[in-house]
Amino acid sequence: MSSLSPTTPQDTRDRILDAAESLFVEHGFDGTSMRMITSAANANLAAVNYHFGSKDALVQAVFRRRLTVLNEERLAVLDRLEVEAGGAPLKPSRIVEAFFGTALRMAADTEHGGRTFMRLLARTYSEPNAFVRQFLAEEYAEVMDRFLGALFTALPDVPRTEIMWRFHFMTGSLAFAISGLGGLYELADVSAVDDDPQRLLPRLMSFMLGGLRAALPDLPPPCAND
Amino acid sequence: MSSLSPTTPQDTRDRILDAAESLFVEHGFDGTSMRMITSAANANLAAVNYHFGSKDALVQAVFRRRLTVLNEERLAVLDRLEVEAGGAPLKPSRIVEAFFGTALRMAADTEHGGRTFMRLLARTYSEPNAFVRQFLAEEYAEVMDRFLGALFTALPDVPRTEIMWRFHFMTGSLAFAISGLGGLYELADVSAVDDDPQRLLPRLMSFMLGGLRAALPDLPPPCAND
DNA sequence: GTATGATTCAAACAAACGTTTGAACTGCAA
DNA sequence: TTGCAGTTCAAACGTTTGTTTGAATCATAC
Repeated sequence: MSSLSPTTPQDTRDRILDAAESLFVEHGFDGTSMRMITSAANANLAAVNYHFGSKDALVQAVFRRRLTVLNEERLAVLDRLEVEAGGAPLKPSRIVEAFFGTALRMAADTEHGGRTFMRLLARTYSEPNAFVRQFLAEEYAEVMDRFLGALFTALPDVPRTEIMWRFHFMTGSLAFAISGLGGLYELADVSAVDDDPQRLLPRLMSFMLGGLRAALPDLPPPCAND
Repeated sequence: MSSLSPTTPQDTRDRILDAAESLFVEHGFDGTSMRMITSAANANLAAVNYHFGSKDALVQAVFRRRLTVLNEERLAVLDRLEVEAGGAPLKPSRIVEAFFGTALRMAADTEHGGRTFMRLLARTYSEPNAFVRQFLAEEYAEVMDRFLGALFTALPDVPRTEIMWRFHFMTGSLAFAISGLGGLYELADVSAVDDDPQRLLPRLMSFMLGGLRAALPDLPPPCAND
């Protein structure tokens, strides 16, 4: 049987994907060299180009491996909700939970690499790299369409522009929730702060729903004169 | 008089800072080479090392130039509020406005480079680069201490852990607000969406305050058994 | 004018980058 | 055994990276 390869547990391809995923989180795409990846994966330098073709193709493969699963899961949850509702509009809290809860549950999974990947994804939302942006936009197209549409019908009295902005704000909250408190709270005795992933989702959900349901702002007229 | 230099309007040092700021937003730190910077600034390749010492030192200079101003402004606003209140606890909305409103007003300033810089800053929150993180943590230490402290006394009944998380979530919302809707809303006819910077602050404020004032979540017990 | 300190310049540096190459090695079929 | 894909390997490819150098140029003061 071939399940126990002589040198290392898994396939070279998978070891490269895992190593790249971790290193991208830590050092970014440009800050991670092929030599760092292949030596962390116990593979030869040429292995990346052999299995993936190029570094850019490897980056795409790292994302596709997990992002497809995540977004299919999100759509499946939304499908289920809509079937259960039987044509009636969904509760906004259910929609929000389907989108962001699915992501946060994946981020809480430390065993199958979900945590590492979600950190990478959160960090990549604000990545300037052109072809990564393009790739993410394509991967997200259907999901965004479905979820925004669901929110539009769930909140018919709220202007769609407002819903889109609030969805955008919620995405920012999610990204920071996944990244953790590590960044700027050094002196505030961050070690004493509860960061149990089990409790992160309820915390994030109550914040998001409070923001989503907040009274609409008084907007200044379209063309202010200063 | 020396205000009109022969070759270019401003000082070489400032031209380099401006060029670096813009290029860092677009391509990231590692994706921006010294040659890109110096040619965009109409300066010699050696100019960066002459004026700043190294590329890393240039990155720090780019941040320090504006971040010091931003955080001093934030502290000044908070000082003013506390003097006006005369010892009474501040309204949370005022504290939030002082911190995030100041940032968003700077981000709306397109003439003095505030917009470019705030985009860079928003993008850098989730930057893995080690020495940039360290630098940001030091620059933010006092501001975080003051503002979190103000919120702690303004909301004595809310657990401090909850306040810190919600402040973190708000920071994420701010970062995405500054970055704009450009990323993932391609198909949702993003061109038809109102993104007037004048109206972004009220939008963000109502979302944030809704989230900050939301009912506290039901948290699962500290040590769940699964 | 001439000396002085600050700045700019073209050119080169070693190191690291992503990628390619051709030979060596592997496991399995004939 | 021989043959043949699939995979791994050490070595080198040409570029690009950040940095350094020493001479040239500038502005200012004596």
